[in-house]
Amino acid sequence: MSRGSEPSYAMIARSLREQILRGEFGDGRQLPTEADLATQFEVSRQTIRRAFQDLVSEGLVYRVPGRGTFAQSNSDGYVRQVGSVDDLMGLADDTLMKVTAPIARKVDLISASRLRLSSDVVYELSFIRVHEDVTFCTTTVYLPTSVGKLVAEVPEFAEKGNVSTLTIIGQIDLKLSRPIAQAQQSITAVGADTDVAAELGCSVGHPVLRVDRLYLDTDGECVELAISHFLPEHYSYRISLLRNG
Amino acid sequence: MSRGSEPSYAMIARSLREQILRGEFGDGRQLPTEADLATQFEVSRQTIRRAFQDLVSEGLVYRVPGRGTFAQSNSDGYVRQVGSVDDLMGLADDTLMKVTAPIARKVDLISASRLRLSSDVVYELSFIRVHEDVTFCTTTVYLPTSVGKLVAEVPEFAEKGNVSTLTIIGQIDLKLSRPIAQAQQSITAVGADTDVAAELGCSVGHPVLRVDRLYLDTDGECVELAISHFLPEHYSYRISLLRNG
DNA sequence: CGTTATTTGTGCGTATGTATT
DNA sequence: AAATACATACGCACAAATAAC
Repeated sequence: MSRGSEPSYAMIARSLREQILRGEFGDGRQLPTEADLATQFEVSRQTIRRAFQDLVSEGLVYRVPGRGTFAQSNSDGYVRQVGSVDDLMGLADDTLMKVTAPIARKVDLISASRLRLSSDVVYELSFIRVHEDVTFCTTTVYLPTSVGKLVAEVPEFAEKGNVSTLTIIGQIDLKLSRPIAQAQQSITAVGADTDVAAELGCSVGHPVLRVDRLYLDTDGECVELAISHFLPEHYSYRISLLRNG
Repeated sequence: MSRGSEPSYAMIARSLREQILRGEFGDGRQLPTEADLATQFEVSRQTIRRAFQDLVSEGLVYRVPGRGTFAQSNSDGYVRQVGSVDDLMGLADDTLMKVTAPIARKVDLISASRLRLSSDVVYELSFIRVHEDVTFCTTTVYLPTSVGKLVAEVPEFAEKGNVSTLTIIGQIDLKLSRPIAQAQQSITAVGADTDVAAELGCSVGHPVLRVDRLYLDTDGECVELAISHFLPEHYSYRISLLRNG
């Protein structure tokens, strides 16, 4: 029935997800019942259940037999499940990036050494990430010369103010001879400095989440170092860990 | 039908999960088809699909229309090594924990609902973690009643000031009938409140890393909620992500 | 205290669509 | 082109938990 591509249950899940993240069920009020939603969306109860299964596994809602369905998100910000390199590359699906400093060749000993380069020349690029008109993240990316030249060919990254839904690492993965195989992350909390505060619209010293990511190809060569600052009011970093037998 | 308590699909998912974690589908060989499993377990194809939905959302298998179902092998090839629950349980190897509030029964609606309890009674326990004479972490742990009673039997957690190298989750794993299988983490940055600042020896408002962990057993039951605050000067959270296929 | 209505959970059957082999 | 295998969607019946009466 209907639809060019997206299944009904996925569309319904997306609709509910957006409402939940907007905080429309924030004060502990419960979501509509399966029967209500089935009537509203004109689908069967089973299709509603399928949509809820995704939301449950994403940790966005919990359900109690006999009582109803309740939103989980206390922090009414932007929440993301990250568990693999592919997840990181898909980060831009529902966010916009806006270039604040176009890609350019720089000399920076610190980032060069973190990229394990023998020279001190890197390519540097800064942008912010926006979700529903809220800037929740600033990122500065450092690239080795060989990779930087490839990225500089992408017009989206060449000029200040450009807007795109791409990810740098996704573009690199397309253009590189060896694929991205690994990412090393380090997460910590810092007070916003003047630059970060200005871009995120918070006060100087405000606690922000700092995430450093180093991407490696299959040979273990560093291809990107990304340093991001997230506004915790609008972003929390979620991971699911499984036990390895 | 049948069975005292566990639904068929959950039993089937558990059975497949164990086989996968034992590596029985490790060499890229595919799992049996829905039809085969339906015959083998004497249930409908829908029930098999329900079991697979859980395994997919756990990231244990991936499915390709027209081809089949495949294990996300963690034995050979590209490992999906997100970090693991065992990593978390080994945290105490080189650190000491010191009880600041012994385990006690409390009424707390918020943590009870996050543990998905129908009652509002939880067991609560607070401690700090010390490494080389530096306090770098405070943690408050919330447990369902059944688990709390087990943990209360451990003398190390029963009195303020007690020092130990144990982890709560390690003790729970020993005493519980079903093992810990999964943990969901949420990481964000906050300013230290007066309690946290006093325990960590930093100023109020100082940026600290807040990590919420929800531990689940093999049935998906919540067994522990731990809320920790880390001093970023002495701790950063590192993860290695590998690419899957 | 039991009864009843509501709401979610489990399980099956069926039909049809789509991707792969 | 045909067979295989997963995906979507609807329908039904009954079970179990909860809440209101």
